[in-house]
Amino acid sequence: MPSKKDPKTVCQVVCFNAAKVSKIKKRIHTVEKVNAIAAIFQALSDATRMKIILSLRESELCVCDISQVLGMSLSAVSHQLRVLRNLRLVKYRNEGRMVFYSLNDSHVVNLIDDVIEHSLHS
Amino acid sequence: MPSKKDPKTVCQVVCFNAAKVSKIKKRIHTVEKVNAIAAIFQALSDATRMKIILSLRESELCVCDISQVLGMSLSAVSHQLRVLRNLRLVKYRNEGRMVFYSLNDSHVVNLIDDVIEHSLHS
DNA sequence: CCCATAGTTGAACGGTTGTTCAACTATAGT
DNA sequence: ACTATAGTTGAACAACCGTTCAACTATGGG
Repeated sequence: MPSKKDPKTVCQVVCFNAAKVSKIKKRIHTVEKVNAIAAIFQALSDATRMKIILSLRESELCVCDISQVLGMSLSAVSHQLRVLRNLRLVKYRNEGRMVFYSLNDSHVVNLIDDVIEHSLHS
Repeated sequence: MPSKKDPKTVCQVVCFNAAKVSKIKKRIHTVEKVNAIAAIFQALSDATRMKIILSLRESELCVCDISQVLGMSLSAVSHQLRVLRNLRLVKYRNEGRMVFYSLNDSHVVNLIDDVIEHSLHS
C-alpha cells in the first residue's frame, strides 16, 4: 500500500535531497501549464504537421495544394490541420469552395528555426 | 490504381497552383531533416519529460530526486531520461551508485520559454 | 563475500494517435 | 435543380508510446 516508500520503486532516504526536492516540487507545480506547454510541442512533433507548417511558412495554401505538396489525401491533411487550428497555430480563410490556410504568427517559425539550429550543432 | 488522380482523394486541377506546389515541394524536400526536427519536438511533447526538464532547469538532480519530484517510479523516470539522453537534451554524470542529470545546454530552456510566452497570449 | 540500494533494460499491457474509408456539407457551374 | 468538386468529420484499424513489472548490473558498506 505505501508504494511511496517501497524500495525499488522510489529510492530510499539516503540519496535524495529533501530540501531540494520540495523546493523544485513547488516550482514545478506552480507551472501547472505543463500540459499546455507539452500540447504545443506535441502539435509540432509529427512529421506531417511539421511539413504543413514548413509549407505554410513559404506561402498561404489551400488544403488541396497542401495535399499535393505532401502527397497525402485531403482527409489526412484536413485532420492534421484541425490539430493545428485547435492550438491556434494556423488560421484559415474561405474563398468560394476553397479554404486557404496560413500561419497564425511567426512565433512558431522562430521555434522551429531554433530547433533546426539545435539539431545542427549537436 | 492511380490514386494520385483519384478525385476525392487528391483534388482536381482547378484548385491547385502547380508552380507554387512544385516550388514548395522542393523546399520541403530540401529540409529533409523534417523527421529530426519533429523528433526534438516529440521529446518535449510529453508531460513527464517536460517536468523533468523543468526540474533540471532548477538544479542538477539524481534519478531518485527526479522520481521524488514527479512522484513516479525510478523505472518510468529512467525510461524517459533515456529519450532525453538520446536526443542530447540532457547529460549525466556518475557519482558512486548515483547518476546526476543536468540540461545539456540552455537552448532547450529558451525553447520552452518561447512556448510559454506563446501559450500566454493566445 | 554478501546484502542492500541506485539505476537500467526488455517485455507486455493499455491508451493514444495518424491514416484510411465512407458519408456528409457546401459552393460553383450548367 | 442537378452534378461535380473542396473540404470536413466520425468510425475503425494499425502503429506507436508511456507505464508497470521483473530481472538485471553495479557500487558501497558490513
